[in-house]
Amino acid sequence: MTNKTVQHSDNLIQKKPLVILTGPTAVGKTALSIKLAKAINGEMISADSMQVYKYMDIGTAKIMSNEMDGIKHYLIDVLDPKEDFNVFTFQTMAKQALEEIYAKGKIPIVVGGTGFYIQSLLYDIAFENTEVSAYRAELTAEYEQYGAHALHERLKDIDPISYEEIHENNVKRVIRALEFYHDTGYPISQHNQEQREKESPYNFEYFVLNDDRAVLYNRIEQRIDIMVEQGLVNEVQKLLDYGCTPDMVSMQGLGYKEIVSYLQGDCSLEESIYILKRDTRHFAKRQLTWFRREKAITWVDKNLFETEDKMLTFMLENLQEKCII
RNA sequence: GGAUGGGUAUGCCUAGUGGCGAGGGCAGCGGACUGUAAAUCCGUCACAAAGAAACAUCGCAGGUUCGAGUCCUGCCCCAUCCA
Repeated sequence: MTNKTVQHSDNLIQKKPLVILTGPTAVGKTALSIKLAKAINGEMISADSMQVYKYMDIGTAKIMSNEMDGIKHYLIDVLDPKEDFNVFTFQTMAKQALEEIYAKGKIPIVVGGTGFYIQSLLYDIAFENTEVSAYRAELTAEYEQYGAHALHERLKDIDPISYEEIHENNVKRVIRALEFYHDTGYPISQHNQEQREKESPYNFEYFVLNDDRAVLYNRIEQRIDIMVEQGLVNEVQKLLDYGCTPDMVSMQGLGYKEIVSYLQGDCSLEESIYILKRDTRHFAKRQLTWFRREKAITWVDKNLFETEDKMLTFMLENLQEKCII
């Protein structure tokens, strides 16, 4: 038994440490992350698909520099809202940030709610064999002309597994599967299968902060009311004036697309706020679905701890057990 | 007091004008996700159930009819308008 434990630890020591702190939107990741970073001498990598963008502060509930309390944050405010952002870009930038943090002898803390991004970094998923091509535009045109069913049928021969797994209405994923085959010559289902079997190259701890659903939903709604008070509408208007258009990745963020439709006169402000609250609740729910499916996670239920300090203690103990600190 | 419109499933909105075990939407809940992921998509949503046999429900109570959410009568409630 002793033997086993030693071997196990040796193995872990070879891998570099990585701490993840995530959870549904509005649970309170940001505040906790600062305390955690101070406790373990860490630096932050944001795994957030919207906080990367400059000028998008209110709607993304972005951490402000005075709140950072001296902790270095990577991947916040680094892109122009007109630029694209996707998992692969995230992964590339995040790996770069990791190197910098390791070079300083500090511990990286990945904070943010984008589960897919976290996964891409944690398991070092391979993306580099494909590129966004003109072929995608072709497929989109084909969809517009012949419909979802016809497009889906094309998968049948080239990738029967994806044909079964991807619903024909999920046009984005059908297109991606077709595109992947077109670019690489082998089915995306095979690629996914291979990537799924990967073991993480990091000695990691994956914290998912959670709370009672009702409490969470309440906080979401309150937070949105505050965003509106703080000038969310004005922030979105400025982005439109700056030249952002609804088709851009940045403008598909929660709080942006809804307010854009108000500003374009598609609905009243009240309606857009109602929709924003609803969609944000849906989003939180989807995030939780993602985390439940993720292997090797540690749930941190806020309502199980009397104080935030006790919660932090619990987390530190976990990190010690895994020889991360 | 009078006039008009309306009350549809454990939450909200709505279709239905004689064959309804009542259609749709929202919320809620569950799930998928490997280069748009704060995106995209799916499922579920009274009870029961694959039995020609039985047991719900369309504000409440009666009536007409083989059969009523649907037609008739009375009552209750809501909204608007008139006194």
